[in-house]
Amino acid sequence: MRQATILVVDDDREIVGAIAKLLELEGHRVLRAYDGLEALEAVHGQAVDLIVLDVMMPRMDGLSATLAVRRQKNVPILLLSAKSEDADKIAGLSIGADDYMAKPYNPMELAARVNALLRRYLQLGAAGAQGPAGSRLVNGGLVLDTDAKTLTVDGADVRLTPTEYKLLAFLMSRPGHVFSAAQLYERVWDEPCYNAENTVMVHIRHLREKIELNPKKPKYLKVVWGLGYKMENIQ
Amino acid sequence: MRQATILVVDDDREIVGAIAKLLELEGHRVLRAYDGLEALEAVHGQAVDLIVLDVMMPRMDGLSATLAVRRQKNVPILLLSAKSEDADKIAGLSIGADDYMAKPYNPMELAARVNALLRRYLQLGAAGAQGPAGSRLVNGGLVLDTDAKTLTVDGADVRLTPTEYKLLAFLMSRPGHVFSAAQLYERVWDEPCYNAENTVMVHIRHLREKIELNPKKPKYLKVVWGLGYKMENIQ
DNA sequence: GCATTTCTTAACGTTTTCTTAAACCCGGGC
DNA sequence: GCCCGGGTTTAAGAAAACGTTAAGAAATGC
Repeated sequence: MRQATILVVDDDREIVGAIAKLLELEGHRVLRAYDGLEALEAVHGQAVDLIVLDVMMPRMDGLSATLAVRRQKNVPILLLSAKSEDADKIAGLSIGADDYMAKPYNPMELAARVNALLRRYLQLGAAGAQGPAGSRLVNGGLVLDTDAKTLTVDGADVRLTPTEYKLLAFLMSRPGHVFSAAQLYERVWDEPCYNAENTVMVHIRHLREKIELNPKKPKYLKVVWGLGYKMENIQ
Repeated sequence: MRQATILVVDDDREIVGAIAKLLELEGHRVLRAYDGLEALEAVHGQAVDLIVLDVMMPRMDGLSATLAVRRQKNVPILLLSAKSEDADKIAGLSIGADDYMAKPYNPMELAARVNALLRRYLQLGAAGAQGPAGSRLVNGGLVLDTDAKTLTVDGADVRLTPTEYKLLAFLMSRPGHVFSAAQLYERVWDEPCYNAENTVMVHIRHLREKIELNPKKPKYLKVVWGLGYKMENIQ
């Protein structure tokens, strides 16, 4: 299964840490949040494939968060709760959650359920649903719609080739993070990089040509001398 | 939620009867089978939206049945088992089941989980799942009547073959969204795509022949090179 | 059981995109 | 200011993806 981005939300930082470690071992990328509002923020603008959400949290509880997230995105939600009352499970599943586990949970079962949810969600097209907001990555004037696979730069449509699209989508999903050419090759092409750094650079250049006003002085796609490339995080 | 067809499989006829009654109260249509082989037969012949499957059965057990069904169809599967061992749950979920409940189960929770699975499966676009409300899909000059299964292009009737109809209905239900040939195959044919991309392309071409003024320069059914096809969203 | 329609498969042509390699340029240390 | 290890640019050949056609297989209807 391809790597997925999973948001883990619980007010207990230890629990978040434990679940994060577990899911990272499964090969996923994990984002963390410590209450419902933070979760909502994290979901906004970012590509999240699944949310593991505790029901009991301060500020905004898990059920309210489920409803709020559903209004924006169609991402699968797995609820966690200390309560094993059937009524709670039924309530959670009824308002839009995809699965419900009672604490204490078996970590392996949690991983298995997460994988089962991801399997279906990703395989069914990862975005089959026209979620209210659609799946879009935003950074400065760049808007990448991952449903329609289209890019607009300051509102103007820009045509990308498949490799350019995948490369840009990857960089935009991790703004600010620096990747070496070899890392980019392995993540985007999904095969070991054997002297293919230059290939990546050529695509970087093509991308700059398309998204930068002045490709010589890039505003988005910056080089970090000796280390790699990054998508500059523009508020 | 629209009425769904659910296959309930258990060697204990009483249990099948009880679950069937429960799900019928929820407004679903229920098919019954009493072992894995019967289940396979039922799935083969009919359109099934979800399967509730007992793990312990004669002739062919639930896990084998899960594997066998998955080889043909992509329908969600909820496993039921007398064993509450975590290892069994994990095994079930790993081989392709979507959910797992241990007996004795709370009937209301079973119903809630069934509904949660159906919600996502149907909404993510099980082939041919068209809401009764919007019985016509309109896009530009295309009008697809999902009740009568008829298409008009700029007012003129156009005959579609069954496969063409399903493919077009799927694409029109998500205008603007790009799907790869493999995704289209899996969602329209509802079976794993094994080198069947070309089949999809041929049907795409036939559709273009029927709905496009100039099939070489399609206005509706566009290709996004390297990524897939989409139904262009005409205001 | 036969006739008709529809689907699948495979081969080939066309278009687009990717990769490669070589030349060039720039930043920073000396 | 010169040198060197990157980084950038260019262009052309190779590869991949799509389009088209046709024929045989399968399903359907009579």
